[in-house]
Amino acid sequence: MRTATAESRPRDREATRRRLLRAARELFAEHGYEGVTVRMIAAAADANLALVARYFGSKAGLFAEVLKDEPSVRQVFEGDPAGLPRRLAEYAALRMHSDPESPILRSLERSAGDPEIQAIVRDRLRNAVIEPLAALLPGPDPQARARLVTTVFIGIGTMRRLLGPEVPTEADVDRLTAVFEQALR
Amino acid sequence: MRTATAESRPRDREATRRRLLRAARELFAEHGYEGVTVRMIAAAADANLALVARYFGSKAGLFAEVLKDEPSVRQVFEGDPAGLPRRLAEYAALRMHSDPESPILRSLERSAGDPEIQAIVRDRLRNAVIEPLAALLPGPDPQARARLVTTVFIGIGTMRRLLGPEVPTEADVDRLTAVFEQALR
DNA sequence: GTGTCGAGTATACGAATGTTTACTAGCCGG
DNA sequence: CCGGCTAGTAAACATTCGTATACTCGACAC
Repeated sequence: MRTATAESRPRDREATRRRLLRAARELFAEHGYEGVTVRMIAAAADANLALVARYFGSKAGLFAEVLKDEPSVRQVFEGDPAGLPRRLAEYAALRMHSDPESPILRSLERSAGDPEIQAIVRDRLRNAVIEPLAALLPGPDPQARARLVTTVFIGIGTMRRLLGPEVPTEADVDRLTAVFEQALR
Repeated sequence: MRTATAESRPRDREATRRRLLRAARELFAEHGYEGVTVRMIAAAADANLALVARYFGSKAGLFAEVLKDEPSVRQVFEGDPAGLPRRLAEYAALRMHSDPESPILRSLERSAGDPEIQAIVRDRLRNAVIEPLAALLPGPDPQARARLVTTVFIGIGTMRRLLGPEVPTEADVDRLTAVFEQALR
């Protein structure tokens, strides 16, 4: 007895690889690296657990691949620099609420036990978030200010995970906007 | 051959309990709940690993006990309310740098896999940090502003863990002060 | 048709974890 | 001095994890 969805699926290496990648992205975003097992990923992708090792070398390899594919937060950075704090606040509020796209950041905040994973996460955080953001900022010490903004982002994710999602109010967004303005100044 | 420190130590239930508690506090603060094993705690306390279960029921029970004993961050809240942002910033900067006292927060940001642990952490965060802080704040919506401040704190810890400790400059502290002022307004 | 290559599978392995259990030995009251 | 309570110990247990391995079976070339 095979699972219903697995019945007579054409054998397609690339498609299976994509299913694993997709399942891994969602699970890592939800539970963090250590909160996910390769068995969970394989089950969600309706694939055999050995294929993770075959296609990605290891669980860590799959994780790195997920982060590589993840579109950066760059879209938030694009556009009118003056509106950046507001966009950051709205993005963060959305993130606080539901985080439908579940991007890189949510995965970052919880993954750190293994030093190898920590290195992967650190590089990705630097290259995909802090550096692009710092490049946008005029004035002195853009790195430090970019780190500060990222700090708030990370904190929001962790708070959301701890306290549960809360519907952000208009006042929340306004407050966050002010904080980001202050952080970017 | 026993370990050097264990040689001929008087059998003292309370003292051993305290050693375990102390070792657990330091390790949990450093590595988070899931990054610490019962064997690590027992080794650091120079005690037998079975005593954790005997004295605290379980690893989770020990963790809860650690959080219960942990002095709250309340001292930062005491004193002149006008100076609160600055004190928060200095405390956070210290935390960013070395965190010598390693209080509750550092343990919070990483511990969440098990729902039981998550509940323990959530309650403690609410009762020992957010509520006392909110009680200090005049004006509307003190809860939301207290959460925002806590968010920055949590984020700082995670960033520190990911990017490594960095020596905070005067400008960093000034910037943080401004951010906290904004968040508390 | 049939042989071969590779996608997919089932199972096992070794390590690590929290917890339990049966045991040992030190101290204290009598 | 000695008997019993108990702190402390050693070993094992059951699970779970990531990974490795030996296998099956379907599709395409010839």
